[in-house]
Amino acid sequence: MARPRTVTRVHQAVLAMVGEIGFARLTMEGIATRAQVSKQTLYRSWPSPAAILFDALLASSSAPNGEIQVPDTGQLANDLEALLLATVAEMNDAAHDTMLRAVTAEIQTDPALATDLRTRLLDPQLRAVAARLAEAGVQDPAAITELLYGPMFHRWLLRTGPLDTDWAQAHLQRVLKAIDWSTSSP
Amino acid sequence: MARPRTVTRVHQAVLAMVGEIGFARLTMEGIATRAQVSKQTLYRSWPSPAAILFDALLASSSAPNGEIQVPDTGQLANDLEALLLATVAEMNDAAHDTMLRAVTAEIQTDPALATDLRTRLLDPQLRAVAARLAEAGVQDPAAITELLYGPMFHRWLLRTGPLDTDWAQAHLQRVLKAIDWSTSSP
Amino acid sequence: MARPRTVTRVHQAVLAMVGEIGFARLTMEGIATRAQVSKQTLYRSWPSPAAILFDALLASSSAPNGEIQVPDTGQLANDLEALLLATVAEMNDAAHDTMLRAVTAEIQTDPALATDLRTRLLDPQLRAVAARLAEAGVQDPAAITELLYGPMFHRWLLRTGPLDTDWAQAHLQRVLKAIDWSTSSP
Amino acid sequence: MARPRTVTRVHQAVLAMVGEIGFARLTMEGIATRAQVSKQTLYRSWPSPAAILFDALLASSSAPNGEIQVPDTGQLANDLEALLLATVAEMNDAAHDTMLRAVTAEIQTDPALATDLRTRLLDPQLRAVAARLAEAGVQDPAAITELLYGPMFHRWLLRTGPLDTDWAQAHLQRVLKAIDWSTSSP
DNA sequence: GAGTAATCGAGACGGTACGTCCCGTCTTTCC
DNA sequence: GGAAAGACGGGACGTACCGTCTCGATTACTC
Repeated sequence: MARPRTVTRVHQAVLAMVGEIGFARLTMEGIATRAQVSKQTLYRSWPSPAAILFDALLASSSAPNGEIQVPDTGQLANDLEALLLATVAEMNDAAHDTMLRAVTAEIQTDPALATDLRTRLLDPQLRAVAARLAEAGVQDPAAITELLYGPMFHRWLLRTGPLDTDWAQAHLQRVLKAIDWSTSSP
Repeated sequence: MARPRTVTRVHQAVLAMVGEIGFARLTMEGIATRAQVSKQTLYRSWPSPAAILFDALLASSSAPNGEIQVPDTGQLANDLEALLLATVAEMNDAAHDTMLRAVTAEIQTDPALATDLRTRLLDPQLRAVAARLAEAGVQDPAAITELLYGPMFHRWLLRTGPLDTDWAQAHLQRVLKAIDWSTSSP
Repeated sequence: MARPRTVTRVHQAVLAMVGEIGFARLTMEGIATRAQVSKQTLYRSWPSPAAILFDALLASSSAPNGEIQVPDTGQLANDLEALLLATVAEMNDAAHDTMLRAVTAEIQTDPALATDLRTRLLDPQLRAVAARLAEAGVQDPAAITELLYGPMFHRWLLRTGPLDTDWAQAHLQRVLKAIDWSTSSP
Repeated sequence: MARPRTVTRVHQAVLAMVGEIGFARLTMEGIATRAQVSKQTLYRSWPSPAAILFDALLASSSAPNGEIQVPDTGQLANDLEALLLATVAEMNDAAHDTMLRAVTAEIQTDPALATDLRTRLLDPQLRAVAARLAEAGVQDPAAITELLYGPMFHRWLLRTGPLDTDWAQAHLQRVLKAIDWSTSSP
């Protein structure tokens, strides 16, 4: 629908602005002005600042289809640790933190965005981790994935404690204890 | 600060309105009109609709200081199951769901509200559960509490799956496996 | 210029729309949509909804060059009465009323349309009446024409009173009294 | 409703702007900006630029209730000539011309403004003239008033000819011929 | 009958204004 | 003398049209 030139300008504008003034002060009007684009053009393609931001994030991401790389060295514990530490690093990155909080808040209100986020980002990511677990012979891999990510999400979103390397490693040990193995020990 | 009569009217108004039109459409203007109170009076006591709602929730709650009752029959597994099922029921209650989501979204933006929520609601609750775990001889009770609540929060907020009794019971089993005991086995 | 097929569709659309939504809500965009014609095509041929409407009126009129038939039975008073009553009937016709008011309003702003209206509709009409008066031996026929039509226009446009048969006949009597005759009395 | 200070600023702005850019380019938005007033304040008091302009005209007029002074020297012909020439002068004044044309066009669309104009400006004016005629013994003074003003209005609004002193005097002679006197000659 | 130009529909686009909602401040009025 | 009532400047909302501008796809003349 929208011309590539238009989309590019909007994405650049919204990414720059969210860094400068924060998500809460993003407005359709402001983005239109900054992107040198008319409000109508904005509304033709996106219903809200959150939708624009999400789109911009996906487009600028290295994996626009939401795929993530789960390391697979054969050593499950090592692989999961690498995965967790990468996620922790991402959550501690100011830009990512801001944007993920904004989108998380927004999906509480906006069902369309919620669906989008789930199908295009969240589900593929969780499924990839669960697949790695299943490959290693973990029983109920989806539940273990939840056990892995849930506490991290809780700690991060509600700021109940620091999200650092030490915590992540201790957390991983607890999760590993909870695993049921299909045939042999890990 | 404000007269008791005023506070009462505002609380009633905001609780009624959040049920009727949802949190996202609460405005200071609307609350003032509904509560038959001047905008000036509202602003004198609260900075935002979220703050008013939070205040109203605390005031209307049976435990205004945020305390919760953790069952203690001596049987840890049974007690935790009761606790989890109670929380699941609460999350599945439409009114609670709406308000908790709204407040969760809001604290991503409003640091003052975030602090308030954490110190007056969240922390006391988590501490109470951790205390029960500690009493039963669980090592690192705060981490196990996180392991208990984190996945539930993740599943609920991001709607990655149904939050029902079956899930809660299976989840509890996994968490129990992750526990280190100080002296004897469970 | 434009293809006949295009012109026809535009004329039909504009005449239908002015009846349905009134002149004030005619837009180039709306006419284009209704006529299944692109905006570009519209702008190529007409500068404004008023111009389109005026064009459509002329095209649909029985006398596209603006000529009117002034009755000539030899009895001036009778002929003028017939003329006046016909005009009164026209003014009381809702469709005519709407369109004439719209065009009258528009020419206060749009000089090109004003010139068009005057040369293609108004002047020929007034000249035809003046010619009939001159033939009957009336001195200064243009002024008498003005005396005849001016009050009717005033009463109609400003709605200072009903425009009916009784008024028209009484009015005619007053105008007749004002006439100077070139040779003999009437 | 609106504060005097606000009303003053709006009136000044609209009168200045109509002189600078013409009525057709007046917008609520532009007036608000120029008057240093918010759009909401404007809309609270007036529905359209035409209504503001009309209000400003009445307020700035020497006779805010629409009354006019009809000269009364006892010599009807002289008095009417003075009246006509004054009106002609007014119509030839650029500012008056612009504003009267704008309001005349507007009332074709806006019934509320039409009523306002008629009751507050037009009717009082016509009644005053009719009263002067009645006093002089003229039969059906309202009709004669219409005969006096109608052609002038027609000539002015449709620009069918120059509106000057010569025409006005000749026109007056014709109207005087049409008068019926109740008892004695003028 | 094929080429070639004019004409068209469709609709994206930068813009301006619309009329509304709500913000947070300020003033007036009343009890 | 504290509160209701509400006017106010301001900013953003989401929509409607404006007039311009590519696009391909007909059309309809020319060779």
